[in-house]
Amino acid sequence: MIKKDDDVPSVRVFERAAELFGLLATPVRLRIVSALCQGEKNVTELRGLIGVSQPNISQHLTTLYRSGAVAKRRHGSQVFYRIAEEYYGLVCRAVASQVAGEEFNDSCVNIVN
Amino acid sequence: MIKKDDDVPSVRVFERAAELFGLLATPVRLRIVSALCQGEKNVTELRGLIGVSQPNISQHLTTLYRSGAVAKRRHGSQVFYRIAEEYYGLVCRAVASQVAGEEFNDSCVNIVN
DNA sequence: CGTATATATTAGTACATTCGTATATGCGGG
DNA sequence: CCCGCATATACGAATGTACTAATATATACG
Repeated sequence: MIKKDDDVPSVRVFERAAELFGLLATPVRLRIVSALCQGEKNVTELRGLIGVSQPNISQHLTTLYRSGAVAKRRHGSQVFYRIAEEYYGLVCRAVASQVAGEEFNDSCVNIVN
Repeated sequence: MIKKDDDVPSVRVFERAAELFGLLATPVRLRIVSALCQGEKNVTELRGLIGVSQPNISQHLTTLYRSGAVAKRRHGSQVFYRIAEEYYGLVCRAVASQVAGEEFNDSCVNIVN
């Protein structure tokens, strides 16, 4: 079995990791992840917390869902989202304590524990 | 002193954090950071390790430098880069252990310790 | 000074991303 | 069955990003 250049494991790994970082590279998605770390929320609740248009938040939620970061659950006409991969919280937290100091930690403090 | 909406601290914090993630959201910059975590390197060395064009790597290095992720030092005609903010390594590592398993850890193992 | 090597910058282009507007779907209540 | 609310999707415009090719700067060395 011969490997093409792109088959070298580390190449794929860096690509995948870069994708993950890209997911968190927009303030809106970061806020969504941060909010969901404090518990499951439906779209309307998230909208209220973050303050963006309904289509916009749905688009970002779809992005997060497709990449496996969040999971969803339907209850009646509402859809509840939750964090699916815990390490999103860990990563948030890692940046939090260094970059932003107290403020961000306050927002994310229940991400990890 | 009245705050505009954009002055709310958490807004800035999320924006700044998103910028940081954006920095790591491309495979080339991730590889640069990962390589530099193993020690200072000049541009040509990095080029050899990563395998991209010279202008391209210079551009990415400039991006990382402007945002404070790396520092540089001139020695003769060569320029040596090094990690300036340790938490880039921490963040790499956080993603590493979850996303990629062993392989990526091998590449990044000396980032943190 | 002139030339070679190392690195940076510029400009152009292809491509991706984000957001808004408009429209569609899914579900519950009357 | 129709209406209203919650959510999703389609599409287009504006903007951003990463790359290449060409050129510029800086330093070492003869």
